[in-house]
Amino acid sequence: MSYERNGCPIRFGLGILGDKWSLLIIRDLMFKGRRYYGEFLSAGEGISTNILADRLARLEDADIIHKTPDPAHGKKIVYCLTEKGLDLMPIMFSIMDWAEKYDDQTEVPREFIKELRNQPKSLRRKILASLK
Amino acid sequence: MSYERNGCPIRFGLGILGDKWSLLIIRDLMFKGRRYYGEFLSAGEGISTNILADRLARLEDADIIHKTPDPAHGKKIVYCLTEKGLDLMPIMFSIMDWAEKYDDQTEVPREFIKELRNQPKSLRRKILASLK
DNA sequence: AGATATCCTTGTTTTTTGCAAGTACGGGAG
DNA sequence: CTCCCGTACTTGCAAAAAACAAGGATATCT
Repeated sequence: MSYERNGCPIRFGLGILGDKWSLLIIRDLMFKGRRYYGEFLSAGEGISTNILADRLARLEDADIIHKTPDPAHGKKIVYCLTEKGLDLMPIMFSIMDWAEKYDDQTEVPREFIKELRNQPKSLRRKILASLK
Repeated sequence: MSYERNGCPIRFGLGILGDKWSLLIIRDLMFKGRRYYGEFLSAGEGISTNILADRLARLEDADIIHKTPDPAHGKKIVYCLTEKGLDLMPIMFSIMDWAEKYDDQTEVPREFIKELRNQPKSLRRKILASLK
């Protein structure tokens, strides 16, 4: 599905947010410190290699992520979130907030949720710092 | 895809948030005042009848929406968001906030975005009131 | 020089989605 | 009372997407 612009903000976000594999990739980049193709592949979610390659390409096309060759490994590629991608953080925070309320088996640390709710800007700065 | 619980909040939300048709149905219920099967069908998004029926069933199974027969029309069914579904509002607000920044063709009124950013609780109350 | 790692691509199968037609039933019109 | 329309779907089939398994190109390591 291509990005169809008809002015609706929810529909605008669908190409990324309405796709489970894209959400998981963004999660891994944003919160799990995963940056390489192999790390996404072995994240335990069961994604197929052709789908992973496809989603990475789409996210790059949408300027959500950016890829660069790893200087230390000529064959490796490092993926990172762009500013547009990092600006998805409030959405991810909201999802975590909602899930903490409705998932009785959630494993997010209480301190994380507390900070997420009370000081989201501070939490955001910490996460941004850890991604540098 | 069934709801697989492994403690991750993003993954927990995937069955709903990682599905474009579910997001659009929630949007229509939450912000567009659409409550009937026929209204979702003719929202202009191109959904097929079997997919709409399937997604409504899934959202009901997940306790996101609730359906009741329309007292005024014996054959009509009214769909509405449950408390769990209404609690998705901050997520939808975040998506709109993000889209307003990155969609140069967004049609969300400026006043809506302003209130969304400055007084989300007030906006939430207004929307809840309009859904009663 | 050969083996391994890395990031994919390719071909095929399976699953999901979209399309078109049809169904069951309640209510309204005549 | 009967017929027709509206409503919410279901069904069968075709098309598209996803999943599976194997393989390829290339850089790095031993």
